Amino acid sequence: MAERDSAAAAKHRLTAPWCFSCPLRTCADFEEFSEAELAFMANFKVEHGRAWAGEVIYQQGAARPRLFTLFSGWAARFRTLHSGERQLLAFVLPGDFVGLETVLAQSPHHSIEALTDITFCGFDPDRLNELMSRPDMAARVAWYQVLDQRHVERRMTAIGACDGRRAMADLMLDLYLRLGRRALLRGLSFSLPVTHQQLGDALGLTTVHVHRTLRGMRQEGILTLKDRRLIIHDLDRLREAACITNEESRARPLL
Amino acid sequence: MAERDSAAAAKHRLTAPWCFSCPLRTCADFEEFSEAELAFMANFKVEHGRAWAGEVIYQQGAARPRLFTLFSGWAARFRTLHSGERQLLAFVLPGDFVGLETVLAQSPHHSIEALTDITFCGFDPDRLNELMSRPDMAARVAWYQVLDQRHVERRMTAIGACDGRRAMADLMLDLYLRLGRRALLRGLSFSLPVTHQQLGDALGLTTVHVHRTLRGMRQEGILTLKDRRLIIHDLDRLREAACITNEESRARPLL
DNA sequence: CGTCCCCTTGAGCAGAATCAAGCCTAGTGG
DNA sequence: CCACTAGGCTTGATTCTGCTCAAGGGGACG
Repeated sequence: MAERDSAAAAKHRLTAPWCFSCPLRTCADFEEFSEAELAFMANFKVEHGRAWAGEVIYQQGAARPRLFTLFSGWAARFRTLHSGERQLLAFVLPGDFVGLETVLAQSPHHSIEALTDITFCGFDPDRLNELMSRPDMAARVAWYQVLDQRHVERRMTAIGACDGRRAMADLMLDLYLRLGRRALLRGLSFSLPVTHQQLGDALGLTTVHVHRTLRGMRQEGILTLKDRRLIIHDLDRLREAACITNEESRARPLL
Repeated sequence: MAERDSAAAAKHRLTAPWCFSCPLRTCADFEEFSEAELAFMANFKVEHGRAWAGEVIYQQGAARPRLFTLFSGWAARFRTLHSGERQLLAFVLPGDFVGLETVLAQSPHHSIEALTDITFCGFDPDRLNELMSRPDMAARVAWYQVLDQRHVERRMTAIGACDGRRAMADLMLDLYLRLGRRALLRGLSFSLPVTHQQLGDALGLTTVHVHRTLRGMRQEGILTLKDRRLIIHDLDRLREAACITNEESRARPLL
């Protein structure tokens, strides 16, 4: 129930080898790993990096490959159009694995930016083929990719087939469920370190409309977003307002 | 330049083993396969199936796994909400590989429907692990997944960050480029066997607005959609109107 | 020949964008 | 310690994109 904080992150950085003791592994959301698999991942890991809020980890079109699992904090994956518009593709939460595209393609089609100060487990991009040579790990990567794709398709459906209110409700419910599976909730409330601008970029709305939508839901007694923290007052009504309610069943891999 | 037609499909069905002679492999778009890889895929294949326009190949939430590469015709991948709205996630074109999710997850998060009569190479879902045990094939699957995800994210960006006109232009350009890489164009024109309703579901617009958007672009001399066929009059202006212009560089795998 | 589906068009309406301005808070520098 | 600034939130007024409702036309098929 307690939120992961910088103290936990600091503790983690002093423990070696990290992968074995990674506190994220204790979350029910993640698949079990065998000793051998853990040993492999520990060896695959090359850094425990950190970045500050606002920092761009890698950029759409840039060359340098980068492969990591977010350990603490929030990040965002987004695309920028030449005309200046920006579409936020996904919020990256602790436990999310990012950057496969940067290794397999010459250059990624999206950028990643830290929304808060973050720490992450960096892997060696040059050794990805070793990872993919192990059938067990290749299967995990494939499953992870399927989950990731599902998630993007869920968000796309919310944007394309629903109005702003429903899309907003769906995003909030989505975040609530994802954070819950990672034990990052405090009851019905969680830290949402995101500006209205960024929410708008995620939903295809303007900041003005994001505000009005949130105000509407607050007045209806569904939820409140205040001081970078979301409080859900009525989970049932939120579920009702969202366009998608069913969730994942199988655990996801933690790489 | 010539379009693939039912005659080619019929001829293909009589040739054995199919995979070696698959006419799709001649397209520049697809990665080279070694003899050994081809032999493996030929063995992996279990049927050369067909379905009629309107048929649902598999359904969101259904259990039966299904793994195939579309050989001829068009299909669509979509999600349906309980409230009835439908979001078209992608148009499936010849050469596209579909159904990994149906094998890895208990049930898929989307449905697939044939938009025209189609034929496809069906693979044995129970033997997917054999495929993933081969590092070469696992890498191809991962690369394919990355491309697929990119594609969905491109469409999502068009829907979320652009107005109807730009989203429409982007979709048409996208189809033009994808079909071109598979040699399914006739100059600046191609078969687009899709209703306004389906275009609307893909773009998050109503049929009425799809029509007005297309009429606008016709009057501007950019393109004409008539009798299930799209004719591009001015590719440069279409590119200008679309939100994304850069394309894939590396070849995609054909499974 | 009727029916169904799809395309087409018009009129009116609503959700969301734009424009513009005021407020609050945190951070900066004098 | 206070003045100044900048970024983000809040609100109102106005405009416009895209939706809803409604109706007519054309082609395919039984």
